[in-house]
Amino acid sequence: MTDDHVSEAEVGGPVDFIRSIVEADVESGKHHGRVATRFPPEPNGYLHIGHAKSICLNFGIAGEQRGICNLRFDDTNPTREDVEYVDAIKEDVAWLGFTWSAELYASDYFERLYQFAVELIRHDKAYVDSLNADEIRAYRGTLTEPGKESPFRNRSIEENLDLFARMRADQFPDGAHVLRAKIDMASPNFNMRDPTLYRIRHATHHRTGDTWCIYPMYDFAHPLSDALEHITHSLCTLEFEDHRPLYDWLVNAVIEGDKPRQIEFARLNLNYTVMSKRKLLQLVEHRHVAGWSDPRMPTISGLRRRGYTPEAVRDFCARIGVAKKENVIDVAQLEHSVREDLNRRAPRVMAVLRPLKVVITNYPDGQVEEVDVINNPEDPSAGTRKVPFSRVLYIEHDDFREDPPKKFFRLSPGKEVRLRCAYFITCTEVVKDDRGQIVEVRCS
RNA sequence: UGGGGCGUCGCCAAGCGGUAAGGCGCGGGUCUUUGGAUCCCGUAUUCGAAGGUUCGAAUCCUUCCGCCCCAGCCA
Repeated sequence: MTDDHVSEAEVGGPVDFIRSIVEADVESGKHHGRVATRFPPEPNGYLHIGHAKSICLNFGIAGEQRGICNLRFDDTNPTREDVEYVDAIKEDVAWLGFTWSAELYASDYFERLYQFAVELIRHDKAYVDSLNADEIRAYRGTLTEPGKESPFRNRSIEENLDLFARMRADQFPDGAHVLRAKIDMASPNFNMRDPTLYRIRHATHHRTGDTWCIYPMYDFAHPLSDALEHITHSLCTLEFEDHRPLYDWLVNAVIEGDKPRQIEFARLNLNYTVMSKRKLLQLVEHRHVAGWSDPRMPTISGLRRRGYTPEAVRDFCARIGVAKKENVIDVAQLEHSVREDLNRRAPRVMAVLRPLKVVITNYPDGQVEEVDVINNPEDPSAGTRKVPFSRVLYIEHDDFREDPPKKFFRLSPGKEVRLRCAYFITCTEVVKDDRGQIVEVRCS
């Protein structure tokens, strides 16, 4: 961790409810006025436009308050994660224009998290359960019925300590035991019905290799990682709202002093756009696309390949706002942001898709003069370029109509029009082939 | 049907007791230097519904309706 303030690109936008909370905390002196956020992706896929919203929010708020924002990989499930993804994620966050205060990994905390778990056991707040997955599910109860306590729930602290140590020491196969928090099997909130904290998973982790065969669950690792990093505001999406009581329970159980606060916001949904990582992974694995960066993908790297700019993506995120209401933003909103940005900075060129020959009858044959054409009318500093003008030119077929409807301001018989950056021309004659197709237009 | 959330214009979104911001989209207009550009104008007598409190409510109270999330040893 460092104390470097995040120096990130501008995000702007209106003050949302999260900003209000953070500002109030800073004013009241909570956390001594410090603000620390984090963007915590699991490296199990590429970042998409939905993540951009979270990135802009986390880095944006930290930047506004001269706080810090860490990039933390939530790499607690080795079976789905890979370094390819961490590299891609770093590249995308950097491309968006943000500089993280520290690059961290939940796996960096495995030893300390293990010690926290031991502490919970010592305080009789966690126990090793030897029920299998199906049994645990059956014991958990239903929406309307409370769960039942596991027969292993009241093992002695000593036995739990021993079992947990042996879980770590690779003395059991996957699934033989799990470590569970001892909370309340009758809680109306499922997350409080003795949630699993650790599971045995004999898998090679992309960073810790085979050092561990037990891995912490998100619910255990996340709040404590936040606390270890002295995060002040832990922003996450709505589906974790039910997890907040557990988040607080864990933090209160083992952390002293300032505690992080979880605040939820609605994730981004875009119409006509697949945003589920699972489905995007399917598209990649089944070769329906050329990879995560395929320009048809809604990933950050896909948008990049399509020509989106970081500024456009940030502008989009600033415009859509942050609230708790489920939303489906119109892609037109995203498109508006790129169009506006590109319109301001993209150099123009001319191309003719369906050429129609134009002959300037009163222009000398063989003469060529070069006219200066503006590269970008929105940006004078973009300069000009030379474009040749001669007796024979080609225009877009659609720009000529022999029988124009009213309000047609392009070329038609007898009409005068100005060629961009060049001369005014008047159509004097239409030349057709045997089939009556217009093949040439003669002008003066 | 247990718990947690959310309902303001087609899509987002301000508003937090004093009489409905803004953006996107859409419609119209302007412009003989690409326009699907720019610029201008328009677009909720009403805030899920019904009651109530109040001089006054989108904002407070009550009831109802609708939508989302939760029963992974995923995050």
